[in-house]
Amino acid sequence: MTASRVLRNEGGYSEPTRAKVMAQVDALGYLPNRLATVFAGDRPSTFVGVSIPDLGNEVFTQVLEGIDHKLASRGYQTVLGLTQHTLEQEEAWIETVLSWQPAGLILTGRSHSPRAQSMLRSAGIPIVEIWDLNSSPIDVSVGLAHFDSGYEMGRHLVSLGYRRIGYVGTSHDVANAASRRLEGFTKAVQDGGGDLTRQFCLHDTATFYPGYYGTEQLLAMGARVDCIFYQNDSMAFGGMQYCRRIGQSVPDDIGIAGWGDMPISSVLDARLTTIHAPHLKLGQAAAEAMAARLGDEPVARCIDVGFRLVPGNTAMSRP
Amino acid sequence: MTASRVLRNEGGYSEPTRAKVMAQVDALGYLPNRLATVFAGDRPSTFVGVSIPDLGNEVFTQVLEGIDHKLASRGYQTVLGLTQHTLEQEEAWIETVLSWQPAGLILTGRSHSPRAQSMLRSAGIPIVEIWDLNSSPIDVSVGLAHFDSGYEMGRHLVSLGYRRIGYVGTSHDVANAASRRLEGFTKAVQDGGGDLTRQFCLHDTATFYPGYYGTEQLLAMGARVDCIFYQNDSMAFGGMQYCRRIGQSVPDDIGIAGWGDMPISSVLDARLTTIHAPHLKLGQAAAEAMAARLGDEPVARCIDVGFRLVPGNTAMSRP
DNA sequence: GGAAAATTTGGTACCGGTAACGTAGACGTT
DNA sequence: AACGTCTACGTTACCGGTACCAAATTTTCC
Repeated sequence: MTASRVLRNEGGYSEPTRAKVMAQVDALGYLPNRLATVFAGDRPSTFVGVSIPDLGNEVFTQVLEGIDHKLASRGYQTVLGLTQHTLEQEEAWIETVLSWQPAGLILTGRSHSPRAQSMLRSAGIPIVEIWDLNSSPIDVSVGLAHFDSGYEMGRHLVSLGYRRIGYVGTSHDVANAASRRLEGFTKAVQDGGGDLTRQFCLHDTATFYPGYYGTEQLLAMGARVDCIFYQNDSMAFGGMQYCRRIGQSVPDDIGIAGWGDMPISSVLDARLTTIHAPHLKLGQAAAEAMAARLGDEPVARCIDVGFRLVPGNTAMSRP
Repeated sequence: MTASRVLRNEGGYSEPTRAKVMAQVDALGYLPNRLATVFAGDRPSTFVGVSIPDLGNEVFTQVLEGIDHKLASRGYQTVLGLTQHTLEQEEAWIETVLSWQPAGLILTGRSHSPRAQSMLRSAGIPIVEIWDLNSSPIDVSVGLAHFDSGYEMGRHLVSLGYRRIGYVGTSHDVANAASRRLEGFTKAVQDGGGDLTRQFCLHDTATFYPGYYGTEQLLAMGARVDCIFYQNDSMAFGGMQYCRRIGQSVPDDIGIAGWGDMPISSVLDARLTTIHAPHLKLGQAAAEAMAARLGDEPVARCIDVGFRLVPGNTAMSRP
């Protein structure tokens, strides 16, 4: 008991005793068993479960990095879960991680299986849902309005004079944020009187090569598009490479727009037309919201980290 | 006690009892507390701590993804630790994560602080060190020979006729694998009678933009280089973009070589001269070695996943 | 039908840390 | 000297699941 007090700096012991305890700690190489502390139920654990769809997509790794930095600096550990964009895997992971008595959970996406939802609600711990802003979250939502960002990009491209517009993405899953962007984009194109042709590369992550071959497939469909919007910047870069390889000039023959404003943009000779999304900041905001909830500080239910259109010069005004 | 047996499918109970227990489980929304199980010391936990330097670097995210897939499929959870390439942060993370009684640890890199080493050795759990192959690991090493890969690239470039060679990387840290590659590369260049000029972008992660401005700095040093080797493909791409922007033709005016064979290579019009490293496979092999150790199956102490030179065409034979 | 064997079910203790409380001794006050 | 107060340190019980063992019940078999 006295040793326990010394190790927690709780006071109530004398200096000679403290020295003796510390000497034994060193001699024995003693490491406390945090399991026992949490198990005893006296204080919450320092685990935070963080689930993201995958790591192949740069956006999520940036979000995760932002989360982990902030959590680690507050003394929390990240338990990672990759859901592969499926609610089943998310549910299984939630069940497992909850059995470890985490201090809180950070989940990517706003839709969860019914059983997952009931587990989350009855867990009695802070739940932060990130990525797509949710006006009625389980607990706290941190993200940005993906629908609006898609709409803004659509309106921008239409305003530049594009009308025969293509979209290349990886998944048709109605639940995810990319689909919400596409919905907003679709609405803007329709509102502006344009045509939209969609091409999905299923069973692939949203990286360079799917952008490349997705563009090939889109153009092979015979749709004479004058502009293509991509699920993200990596795919847009892949698509731009394809366009150039077949002799199409960007933006003269074909306009290219991405989403995310990823690091690759900083070295391209053309400034990519895209939506800047503050990924790192989003992750940090999510971790701070979690830390605040864990510390019983007041937290807004919805935290909008915003986005910003980057006009760039891969989609320019048409004659 | 009977309920415990039912929940573990341990046998020794009747069907009516099983039904009654399960009914209560459903009615109460009962979730077992795995903390208690592990705490009781009866069986090992299903946590595996995984530390990597950072997530800004695509190579490590691929390794991590490979690890997490395999671990998850075996029923283990990943506890993430980002060390920011410092041994101090690694040591602090190891101490924390060990106090959670993990089943095992996977660490990136072969060097650890003295205190970290003693904690690891006395932890009595499987330790898999990945990335740079280590002939005398604490427990198990999974990786590739970074020195050799650097040497092979150096010999290749020299054999093509390059002599005034530059290197651009992010860190001068003697401990990490990139430095080992550079050592091998340096030796090969010296053996071949070439000159090597190094440029380090400190305090930055090895991504596109540091490759870009690192190249600018290297060339500003007045070193008239005919070829540049980069810490990885992302930096090489950034550097190639800089060279082209200032009107240098690749590979006619200047050769470019990367390391890693990252996804971006698949969409570039030029095939990047690089070293193919099997990142995903490395992660999977590490996770499998861990799973085997946890299941008391025999495991080799050193697992070499190999590498392969990709000649490409951004560094070509000189006249 | 009754003893032996097998099956099912329940009681107790333990894992390691800590809250709650108890106690011994030092010290001060009147 | 008697009493209260404070500090330092020790004792006990508990968290939830499970190993171990004992008890109760059912099944088997002569």
